[in-house]
Order: sequence, then structure tokens, then C-alpha cells
Amino acid sequence: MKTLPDSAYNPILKLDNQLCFSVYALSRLITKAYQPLLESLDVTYPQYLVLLLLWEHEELSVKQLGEHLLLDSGTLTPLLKRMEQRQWLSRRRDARDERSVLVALAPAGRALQTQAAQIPVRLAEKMQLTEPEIAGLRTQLRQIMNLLS
Amino acid sequence: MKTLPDSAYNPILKLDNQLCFSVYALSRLITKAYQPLLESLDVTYPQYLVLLLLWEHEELSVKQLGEHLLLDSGTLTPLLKRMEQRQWLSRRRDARDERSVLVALAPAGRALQTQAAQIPVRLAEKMQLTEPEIAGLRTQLRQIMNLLS
DNA sequence: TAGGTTTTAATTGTGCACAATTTAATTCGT
DNA sequence: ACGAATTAAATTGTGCACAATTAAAACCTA
Repeated sequence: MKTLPDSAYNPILKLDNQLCFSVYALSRLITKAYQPLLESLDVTYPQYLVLLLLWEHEELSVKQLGEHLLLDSGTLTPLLKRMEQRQWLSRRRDARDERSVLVALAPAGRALQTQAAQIPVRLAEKMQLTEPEIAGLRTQLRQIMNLLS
Repeated sequence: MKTLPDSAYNPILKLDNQLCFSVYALSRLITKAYQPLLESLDVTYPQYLVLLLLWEHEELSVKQLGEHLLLDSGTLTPLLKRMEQRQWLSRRRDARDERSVLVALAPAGRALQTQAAQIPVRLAEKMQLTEPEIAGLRTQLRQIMNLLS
């Protein structure tokens, strides 16, 4: 008899792989769902996440942005440079700690907030989830995140 | 009174954003959790997904791989070329339809299956999820995927 | 306070991910 | 059968994502 792959025999292996793949595929689908909403602002999804943080906090260091977004300077530095070039934010060394770089919202970046206000609403509608469903799912994913990191 | 961002007022907006971010961040954490397990095989997570499919189906067209993985030829072609270079798989035009490229498992690719057998088990343990929990979560994510696509 | 450690960004290099376009093969309608 | 439309990969160009390294500033600590 021909040998079949383990995943054809072990339902847990298959489920585990399918769960990981579902998260991976859903993440890309969400980015794609955001894209037509964000492209009118000419913003990518990771850039939108940076803007969400700056709209709330006005000024954050690269390190703080990285802690919130779970991204390192290797990703953030070029991304922030592109956003700086479009005048959405400013980057300057912290005078009190020259290692640190402070990222502050610029007027053009603040102006994007009004245009972006409708974006998440439309996505929540598309996902057809109620408030408790969203909250429950988010909590589950966070718990898995905590177990993995 | 200073104007606060919408997300500070509207709990649904905040939850929606947090749910999307959780999926985005968890996806990267899963990839990172796989990485130390896969790096002994010198395989990336997307390459591992291709191998999973080939271990099950032996030969698939680029189009079929793309349908399973929700990836297009722009992503798959260079990825498959790298895997071909390592002799894990072969690529050849389909004689019956010269537009199509058939990707088949090579001996070295089949040999990886044995080494990789332990990988998902260890990840499932790390996530501390029971079989019904994994199944339920996967179903929920799939439903959202269907609503978005 | 001098020297070693730690912290913070930036840099370099590799590999996805995807939009847009191109090329070639097939299919379809007439 | 033939030209238009469709389909499948490949190509091109941009932007993450991250490991590994580098450089500079800040912090210990003896």
C-alpha cells in the first residue's frame, strides 16, 4: 500500500495547518479589503496603522510604534521615511535621548483623519459581525498571540 | 475641548481595527513561530505551504497552487523557481495545454516530508488549543474570509 | 569616571505579496 | 476556419517583513 502523508491521517495536524493557513490567508484578504478604501488616500495598510496610532498619540518614538505594531526598525524606518516624504509626519532625534527618534503627526497627516473616518465602518459591515462577535474573536486571537510570543 | 479621534469615541471602530490588527499581527507571529522549526529544513512558511500541497497531490499546476493558497503567479513563479533550484520540485509546461505549468514533487522534496512531520504538532502544543477549539476558530475565520472575498 | 554592556535606529540583503503589464496558448463566436 | 476574447504564466516595479549587522548614545558598575 502506498504511503500517504501524515496530514491525511492525523486530523489534528490537518486542523493545525488549516488554522495557521486561515490566519495567514485572512490577513492578506483583510489587507486587500482595506486597499480600495485606502487607495483614495494613497496609503498602505501598515501606513494606516501608523496613522491610527499617531491620531491617538500625536507623537511616538520609533520604538513605541514598534511595540504597538510588533514591527522593528528594519520595517518601520523605510516606511516612516516614505510617510515623511509625503509630509504626513515628521521625524527628529529626541534631544533628551539622541538614540531615540520621535515621530510626530504633521498637518497633512492630521487632515487624512477626516477622510479615513468611514473606512473601518464599511469593513465591519462587510464582515457582518456584531460587536460581541468582534470582541470575542479579537480576544481569542490575542490569547493565541500571547501563547506564541 | 480638544477634538479626539473617532476611534476614541466609537467602540465598534476601535474593535474593528483591533480585530484586523490582531489577524495581521497573529499571522506574522505564526510565521515567526514556524520559522525556527522550518529553518532546519531551510524552508520558508509559504514554501512549506507549497510542500504540504505537493505531499498530498504530487503534481499541481501553478494555477491550482494559486487557488489553494490564494496567491497569484507574481508570487508563485519566483518562489517555485527557488524551490526548483533546490531540487525539491520540477516545473514543466503541460503538453496538453502549453499555457499551464505543472509543478511536481521531486525526490528531495518528498524526503523533506519525514523531517517536517513533527512541525505542526509542536506548534499546536505551543498554542495550547484543543481539537474542537482549533476547529471552531478555523471555521470562524473561514466564514469571515468568505464574506470578504 | 573609564570601560563594558545595553539600548535605539539605521543599514543590508533576502523573500514574500501584489498591481499592472506582457506574452503566448486556447477557446469561442461567427 | 479565422479573428476576438479569454486564460495562464511570466515579468516589472513597489512596498512590506525580518534576520543580521553596524553605529552611536546612554547606562551601568566597579
